[in-house]
Amino acid sequence: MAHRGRTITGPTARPAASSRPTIKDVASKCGVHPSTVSRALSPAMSHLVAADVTRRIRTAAAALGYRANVTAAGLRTGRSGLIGVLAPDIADPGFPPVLSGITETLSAAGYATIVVDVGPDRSRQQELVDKLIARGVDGLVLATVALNDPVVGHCIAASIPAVLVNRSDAGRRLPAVVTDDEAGMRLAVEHLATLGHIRIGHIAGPRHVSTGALRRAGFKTSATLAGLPARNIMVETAPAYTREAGRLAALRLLDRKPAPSALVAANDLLALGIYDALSMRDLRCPSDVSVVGHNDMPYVDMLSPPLTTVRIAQREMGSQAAQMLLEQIANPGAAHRRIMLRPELIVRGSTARASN
Amino acid sequence: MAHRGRTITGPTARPAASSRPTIKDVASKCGVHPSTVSRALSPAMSHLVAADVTRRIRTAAAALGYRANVTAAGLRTGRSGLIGVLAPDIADPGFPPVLSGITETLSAAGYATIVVDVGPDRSRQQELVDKLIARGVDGLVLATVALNDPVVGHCIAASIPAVLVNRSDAGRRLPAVVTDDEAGMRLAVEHLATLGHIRIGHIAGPRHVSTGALRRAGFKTSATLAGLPARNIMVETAPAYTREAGRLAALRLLDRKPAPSALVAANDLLALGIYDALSMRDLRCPSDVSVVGHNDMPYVDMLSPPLTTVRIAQREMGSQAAQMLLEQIANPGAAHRRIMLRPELIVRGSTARASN
DNA sequence: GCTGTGGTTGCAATCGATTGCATAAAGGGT
DNA sequence: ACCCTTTATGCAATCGATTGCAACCACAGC
Repeated sequence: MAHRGRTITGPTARPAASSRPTIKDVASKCGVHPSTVSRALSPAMSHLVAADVTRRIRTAAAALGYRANVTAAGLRTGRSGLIGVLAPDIADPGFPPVLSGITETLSAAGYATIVVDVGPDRSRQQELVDKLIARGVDGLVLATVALNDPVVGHCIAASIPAVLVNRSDAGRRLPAVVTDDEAGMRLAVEHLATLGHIRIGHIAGPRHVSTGALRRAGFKTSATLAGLPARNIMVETAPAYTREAGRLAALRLLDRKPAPSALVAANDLLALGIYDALSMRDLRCPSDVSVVGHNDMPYVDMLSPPLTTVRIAQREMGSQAAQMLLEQIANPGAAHRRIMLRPELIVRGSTARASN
Repeated sequence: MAHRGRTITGPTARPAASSRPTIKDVASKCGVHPSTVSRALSPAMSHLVAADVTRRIRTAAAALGYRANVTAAGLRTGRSGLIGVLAPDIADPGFPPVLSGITETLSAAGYATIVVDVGPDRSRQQELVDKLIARGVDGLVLATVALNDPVVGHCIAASIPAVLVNRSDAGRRLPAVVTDDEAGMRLAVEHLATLGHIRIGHIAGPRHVSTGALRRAGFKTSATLAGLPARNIMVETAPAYTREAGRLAALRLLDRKPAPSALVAANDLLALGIYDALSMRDLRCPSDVSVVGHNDMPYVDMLSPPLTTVRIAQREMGSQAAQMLLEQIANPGAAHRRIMLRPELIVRGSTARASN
């Protein structure tokens, strides 16, 4: 380099002068100290500044198009206004409504959310939580935890506010907002029993997540209470909440002798797989086999036949969880609450009277 | 307050001592200067530090569970590692695949994404962009722009790297990744023409977005080229990409005399509305009316009948856009590229030979 | 006129990490 | 032995905003 120009003033070069005005620009334009600008612009502190000065500063800031640098403020105050959300899979149509509820509530409170897809490899979770903490998130919403998940202890050890949504942990060590999984299964089973079904199968979700375990347990209890003999209560486990896993599990149930006349899925995606299995075996729904789903994910009313399913309050689950997280942040010492939302049975065309 | 304890050292109180170790803790544990720790931990700078010192620092950092504070680093370097994404509506099942593509590519490059739902009120966009900029995002992905959208000029004025995805602007002032909307309509129309349809209707999307305008134009051109007389080429506009808007527009088309024997929707959600309209008019698909959708959103193969539709490469659209944004960030002066992805016709059960 | 009170504003340290420059060792050449 | 280069580390400023304290002014009361 022949000469270095006029960019260096102190020992450190200025990194690519951003065109964005800073608090200093506003201050010098008004002939006041930056700290006065900071106070004038902060609703909580502006009472310390003379009213006319505040007005002058506000108009100058607007004229310059000044916007406070949230990053810098966050460094000083220790709060970033960011919330991390760990999602199982954004592409799963069941999740967006929950996410909507979360972000709506949080953004109303001035928080932005960073959503991270955990993906199938659960071990990455811890690493992802650490990354989020390194970004300075003020709290976490976890929609991915397993019943005994090390990530729960990890969050507690890091003493970062966190709430669980949809799935809860076995130890109940963190606040959670969930749907009443057992009640949901009761609705489904009682509906089928009322229709005269006496051999009912359940496609259960993975055992290591609460929805899988609780819905399975709820199914068994309800079926027993409905008076079904044990050998008519059939369960097959799907290793994942996917259409394909549902199809395979459904085939196993349908091939039993005697076969069930009704199938209850732990999740609508699994119910989709049941539909696939039925058409492979040339069985018709609901005349040959009734099907009940779970979650009422978008557009299952468009299926043929329209899916009878247990609707869970997904959007509300999200906003309640967000609300709880906000309380947790405001008052870190508060006791953990646990909210259980009541599910609702939506009867459509996939269930009918038993034909046997 | 009787006495103030031992918390004050300088003129400023320490704000709630975070338990997280800082670079200083690592430095004092190793007996070196913080700057040395910074260098040892940065892959780009560690060549300046003796190998054994680097090793000592690395193990000490790991032992303490040290993680760099990204916020602080970002303040100094001017880069936050955050990308803002403006989404039309996360709950729209068409969007998650695009989002997946975006986040996957960006997170591989070390970026996190903040996704913001713009919602129906487009005027909020500018405000949301400003908020994202205030958070220090390094770039923006816009999936929401209208053909003549002030937000485009706003981004350019703020000189922030930005790319458009799915929808493009009329002036082509920003790089974009889109699907070939006209080619998609050609596939749909030619398919129907081959099946003998000579009266074809189009449910167009909103005129102010590129997908609405271009698909409409593509439909008209293709239908004309296919030899249909102008009066047999019918178009109704849906004011939004929703099932309900699709239903209403479809009813208007079905009530024309003579009625079309095939309907092409600008979007699968609109096609869902067509299904609703058909059942209201007691018409059957595909025997009475053939239907073609657009986008191939998840699970339209489960509809009755399974939807014939134009598949667009949504996931790839997202990852290409992310890739382009990364280039844009690395090299802000580079020329704007514009990528157009090729769509593909997926023939399922909603289209059949014309019966007339 | 002097002190006290209250209201405004400025000063400077701070959050945690980065980095240009300075400086201190270590090594090589003559 | 001396100087010069190379290598490794320390120093201190900096990013932009926040905030406890100090300083200042004006006015009131005695």
